[in-house]
Amino acid sequence: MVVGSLSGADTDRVFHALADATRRDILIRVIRSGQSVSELARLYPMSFAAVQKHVAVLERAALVSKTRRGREQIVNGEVGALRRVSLLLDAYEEIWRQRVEQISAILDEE
Amino acid sequence: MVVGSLSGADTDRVFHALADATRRDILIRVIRSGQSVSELARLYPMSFAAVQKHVAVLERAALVSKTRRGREQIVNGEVGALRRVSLLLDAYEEIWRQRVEQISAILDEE
DNA sequence: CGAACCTACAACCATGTGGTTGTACGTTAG
DNA sequence: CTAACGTACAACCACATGGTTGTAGGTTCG
Repeated sequence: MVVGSLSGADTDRVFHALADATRRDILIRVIRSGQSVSELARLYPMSFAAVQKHVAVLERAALVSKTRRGREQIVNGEVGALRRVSLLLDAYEEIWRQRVEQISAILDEE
Repeated sequence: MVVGSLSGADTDRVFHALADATRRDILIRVIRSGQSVSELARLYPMSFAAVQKHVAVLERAALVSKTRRGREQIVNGEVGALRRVSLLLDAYEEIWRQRVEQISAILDEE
């Protein structure tokens, strides 16, 4: 069963994108305020190309988008995908809540 | 900066564990109701050992726990880790909200 | 124009991941 | 006790991932 509006593969991409500290850091920064790829690249102890790849992973997961500004490519946070996975996790918690409720009901019957 | 009570490596493990459709399915099932590893293994088109590995990934992420019941090992959902990553995502959305707010304030000044 | 800058992308390498099979061991049922 | 079941784990394989360097193209500045 698919929960919410995310296909399985989309969900895979979003969680995979979030499963790396550098990518989470990039995401927080660009959510706070859009930044160019080279601005981001200066922040981390790795090559420009490596940061470029991290941005590409976030982009494939629809967690960020890029827009040209002159010769720079500005990376911006996309809060929609974030909200969808957040709702997915809430759904998991809801299932848990139902389980606890059901167990309580059974205990009450006894 | 660390958000919430998760270290970076813990967060990596949780998101990585969630970045696979089989593992998410296992998680939903054991949250709904605890199941043995072999019960779970029967559900998926892969070997017992493969399912065992998926459970191990979920366990390392503290998303499930195992308890012996006779010769079976019962896998149960641990909703705590789930709640922590959910709060982390909420924090990201909050940063976004602040950004939007700040932009609105600047527009109001003009 | 020419130089510097920002980006894109290919090729390559080490390591991790997801799957397999096989073996071994504890536990329960008959 | 013996057989069957449930689990654990090692060894192995194909492929993805995260990093590197190098090359090339578009854009801005002097």
